Amino acid sequence: MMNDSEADDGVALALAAWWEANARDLPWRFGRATPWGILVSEVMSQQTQMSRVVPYWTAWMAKWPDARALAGAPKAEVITAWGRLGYPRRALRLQECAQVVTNRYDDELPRTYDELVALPGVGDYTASAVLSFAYGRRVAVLDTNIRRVLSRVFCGQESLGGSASPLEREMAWRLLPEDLPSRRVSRAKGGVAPSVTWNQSIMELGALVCTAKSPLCGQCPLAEWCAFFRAGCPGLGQRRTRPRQRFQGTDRQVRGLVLGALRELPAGETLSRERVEGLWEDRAQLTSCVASLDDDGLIEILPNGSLRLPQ
DNA sequence: GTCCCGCTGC
DNA sequence: GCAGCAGGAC
Repeated sequence: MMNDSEADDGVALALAAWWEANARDLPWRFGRATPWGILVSEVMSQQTQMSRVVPYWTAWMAKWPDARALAGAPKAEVITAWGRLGYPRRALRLQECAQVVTNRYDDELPRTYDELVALPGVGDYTASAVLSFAYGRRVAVLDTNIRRVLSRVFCGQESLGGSASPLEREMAWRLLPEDLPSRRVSRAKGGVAPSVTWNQSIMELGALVCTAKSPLCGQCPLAEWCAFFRAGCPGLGQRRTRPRQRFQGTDRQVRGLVLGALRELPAGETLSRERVEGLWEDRAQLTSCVASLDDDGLIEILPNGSLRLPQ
């Protein structure tokens, strides 16, 4: 009979082997990106699939390789370059973040959780991910993938809705592999600390194998330890949260229409009031959405009622 | 808890 | 069609 510690070691070893063979070759992985580049990849990946992020990240980093470059870019260009990634407020937060990093930290991303999480657009997940993936620090990273995998493997149930509970955080920290003695770290594969590989592999497993609706348990390296699999996957895919708001007809759709029209315009041109009004039938909703885009700093409303991207 | 985008997979 | 996605701000 294995004790918990031996079982955990087995899980970590199986995961690391699976990672070596199956990790996607994303351009910000394997030491090819700066800490700033890694932060950009994390922000772009918030609520957005990695496969969609790759071309945007590559073009973005070619155009603005560091925080200082992004900090000085025209807002309109930043919004345009964000393209169809979605949640365009992330683009503005990222530029604000770049400005703070440039002005307050002399273009060098800070290395503590408190400083990182205080940056615009950086919350608990992104701060932890940067500490782990960019700086190799031993920190628990909790995103939707990791929460789902840990809950299934070690609790035998689907992770529940809402934000991460103290219990989940405690579990994530407890499972995190210890650092090797410093002298041996550099000899490990790629010089990557075990906790970093752990975080990356669990996340990747959640994205590729232990997916929300149809997990591929047949090819899962953790199946022999998985309490969820052993229990017959009770409540598989059970909704964690209340049904999401529909997209059709929502403010999100209308905002997307307006911003999309502005992005299509030649640089510096404005969208006339008439063309704005042609974008959506419901005048009241349209007006409200234009106002909210203005509040967010994503557009500017000119005195004659036409719109443009912020200068 | 609610609101934010756009795309992919089923 | 519709859920779900490397969340964060409010």
